[in-house]
Amino acid sequence: MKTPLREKAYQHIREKIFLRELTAGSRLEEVKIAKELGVSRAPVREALCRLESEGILYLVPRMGTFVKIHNRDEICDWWELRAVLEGSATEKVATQVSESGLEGIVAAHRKMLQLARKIRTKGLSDLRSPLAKEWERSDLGFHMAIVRAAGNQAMVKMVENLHIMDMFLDGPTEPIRSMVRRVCTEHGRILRAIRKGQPVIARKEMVSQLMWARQVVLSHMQQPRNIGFYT
Amino acid sequence: MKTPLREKAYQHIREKIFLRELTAGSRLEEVKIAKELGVSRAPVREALCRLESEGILYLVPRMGTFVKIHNRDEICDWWELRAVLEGSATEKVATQVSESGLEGIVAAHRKMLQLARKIRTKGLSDLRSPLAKEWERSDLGFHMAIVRAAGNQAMVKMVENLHIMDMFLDGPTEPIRSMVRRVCTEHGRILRAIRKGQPVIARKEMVSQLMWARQVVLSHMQQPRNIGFYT
DNA sequence: AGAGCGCACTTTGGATGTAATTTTTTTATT
DNA sequence: AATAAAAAAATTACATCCAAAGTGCGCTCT
Repeated sequence: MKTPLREKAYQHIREKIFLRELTAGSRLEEVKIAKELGVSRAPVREALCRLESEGILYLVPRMGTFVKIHNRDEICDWWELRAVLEGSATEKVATQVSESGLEGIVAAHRKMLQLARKIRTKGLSDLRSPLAKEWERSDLGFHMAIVRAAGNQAMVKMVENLHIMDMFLDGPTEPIRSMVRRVCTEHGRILRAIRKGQPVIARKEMVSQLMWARQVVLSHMQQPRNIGFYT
Repeated sequence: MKTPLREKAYQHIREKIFLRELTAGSRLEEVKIAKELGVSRAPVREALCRLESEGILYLVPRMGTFVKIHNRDEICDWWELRAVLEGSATEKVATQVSESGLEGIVAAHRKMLQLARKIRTKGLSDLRSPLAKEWERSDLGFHMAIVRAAGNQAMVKMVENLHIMDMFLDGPTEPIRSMVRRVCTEHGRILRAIRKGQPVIARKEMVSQLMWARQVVLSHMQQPRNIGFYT
């Protein structure tokens, strides 16, 4: 293996958060993580620094590092940002539809529809089943395809980060049938507007979809246990 | 001193880049920085990790860390992002003008005008004189005031980062008299539109100002020495 | 018995040491 | 003299070690 240990530690911690082994507010002990990986504390500390600057962890100087607790307001802000960024990307794509870009969007859309069909026939037993996760991924995939097509690398990164933050949240993304249905039709509308070259409509559709999603997420959120400090 | 050493190291390196002691492509040696600060290498490394994840440095394993080289495209993307984010913030502020928010904007605007007057009388001898730096800061201050007034913390952070990236670039921000003048009038227009509650106009003014600034910056940029690897 | 003080333990922050890899210098050969 | 190989020097990545701050437990004193 040539990858640096700090990278492994970084991935390891992220994975633990993603798998809910570490949840919002949990304390991370350097030694424990180091032992889990069979390494020393040095690379772990470097990973922690990175994760802090990414806003995933929260570091209290002589007290420890914790998984950051995100309150309603922050999550609200993120969704608004998504609306601003993805809305703008959608508008841009609709004004200057490049062949290759459109291809990616269409492919992502098709993939999503396939998955939706599968869900419709098989049903969706568990909210955190692999199928649900796959659905989440393909939904985000469609959005990313649009942002990528807009051709702004920096924006791609930003939106990716926003998506990741969402995925870390305690799964409020209930992919109930009706939601799958609605997302499909709305994505269809967005795609159509892009194809027809209707920037204003395309943006509006994208923004309204995200605003709706925000509502769903926020309403499914347990009330914020406000622990004061490290939020 | 209660602030952690890694924090000092972080600030130290940032300052060195800002002051052009370290320019794009420079290599950073842990030991050297550690000695400069009279500390050991550990906190320096942690600072380097953070700076890498912020996109300011570039880290090649086993080879060293370098100040990231940004090409035309990236800088183009950043300015576009600023236009998207700050444009949207401006529109939002213009639709829902809060008293306290407006106050901050007006204050920032006044401060900028004062500085402009000073520059007009005193002249601007050097492009990287303290006065020029102050001007740059106050210009960005106006923009930040608007973004803050929009009330999205996450957006504030993002835009701050974008501003910082600009400040790190090799000073193309020639604050010539005519530019100062133009910025003042355009900021005035933006402020007026916000006051009058004209969201669409406010956004348009903001976007056009940023697009103009982008042109200026890009035209004053030396052609990209493409060093291949670590860009 | 309850509150206050103090000591031991845990954990982080920082320093130093070691191994491995890259770069540079030196030397030998064509 | 130029090039290539090899050894030496430098630098990173990681491990270990020490110090200091914080936590908790128990003891004492009121």
